[in-house]
Amino acid sequence: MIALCDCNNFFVSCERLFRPELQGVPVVVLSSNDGCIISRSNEARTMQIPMGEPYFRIKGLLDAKGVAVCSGNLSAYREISDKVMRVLSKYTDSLEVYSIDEAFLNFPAEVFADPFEHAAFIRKQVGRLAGIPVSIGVASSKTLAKLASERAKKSESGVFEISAVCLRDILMSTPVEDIWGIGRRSADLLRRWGVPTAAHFADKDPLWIRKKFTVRGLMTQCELKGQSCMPVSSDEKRPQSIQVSRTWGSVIESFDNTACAITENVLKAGMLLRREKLLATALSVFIRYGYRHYGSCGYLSRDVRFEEGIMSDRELTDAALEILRKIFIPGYRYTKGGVTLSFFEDASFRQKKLFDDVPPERAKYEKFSSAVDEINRRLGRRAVFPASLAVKDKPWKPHREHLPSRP
DNA sequence: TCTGGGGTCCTAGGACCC
DNA sequence: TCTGGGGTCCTAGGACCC
Repeated sequence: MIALCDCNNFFVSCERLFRPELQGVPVVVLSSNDGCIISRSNEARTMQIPMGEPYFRIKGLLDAKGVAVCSGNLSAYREISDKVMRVLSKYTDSLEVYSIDEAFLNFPAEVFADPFEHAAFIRKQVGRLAGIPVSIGVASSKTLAKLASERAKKSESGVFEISAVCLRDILMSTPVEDIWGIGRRSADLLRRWGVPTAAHFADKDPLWIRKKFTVRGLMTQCELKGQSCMPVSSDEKRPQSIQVSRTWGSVIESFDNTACAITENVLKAGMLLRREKLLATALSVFIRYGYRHYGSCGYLSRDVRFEEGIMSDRELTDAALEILRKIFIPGYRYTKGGVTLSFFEDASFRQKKLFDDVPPERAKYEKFSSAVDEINRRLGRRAVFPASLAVKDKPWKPHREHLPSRP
């Protein structure tokens, strides 16, 4: 059996851990730049506050109804997430961390005679040791475990198991759009083709499914029938890409400010890259002008590839700013920018070139970046940073108006 | 004035090879 | 009326996930 453990209203639950006075009152958490709503407490849900709603549009209503508003603090939530995952790892032979607030757990039949009881026990332990309420769904495949966890959320016990006996009923009462892996696009098509429920989907000709929804659709179909096609894997896969981007706090028109904003993104990406012990052989930079949902908007971007992987802040920043100089058009009103690193190599098995034309400074830059990482790790991030960013006015800094006031 | 940020995987089609 | 067969690699775009 496979269990899916899902943290309830995760970001709100984290805020309540930091500020117990938020317990029992309606709470929402906002995305970066206080842009839109990304987590709601149950009380806020019942007030019909939609997920993803732009904050500026609903601010009046939130104020009127006395909803507590929090600017999101993702790094803090990540720490809580790590704690939850550490607790979960104690109760399974294989834990797959699927997202910041979800994990799949393997429940081998020979070890856990009663999966429901085991899940209920785990749920209690996470609450006790990490302070986060969770829901757990148990079934024979990941796709079914996802469905089970949705039912668990609505159940008294917080745990739900899909057994062979109740499988058919569950599929019949599940709309296609609620299936994990079926998004809005596919759901619309399926409904038009007379496939309104998970049961209909499971009964369709596999060749038809394959043709319309690729191998992924086929896997989903198998999983709905109870056959596991996506095993729980605790192997930590190395990332395919690392992206750091931000919508800026205000419009930027000068090249210098744009360069500063992009440099901040590069430094963050570089730190993540080195933490994964990787080298990047590709880097891309993009900047957006205008607003996405307001007036006209567009992106300027470009990639660069490197002969050999790089990882130092110096080399990454040089490459990014060189791109920026090429794509930047004066006179535009820029609102967002970011950087993506990709095509990674393993830093611990660096491929040497036949003719060694490595920049002589490279080793020095890399040692320097590692030292900066270490200092910032010990003293808190931003203990050391480039002097170019030591400016008073940072118009690119995202807004965060709803942080708790500190004593 | 205004709507986040970060990922993965799959396929089709083009370019190229013998 | 009529022009083979088999392969690789890369990219852009779509769809999906949290």
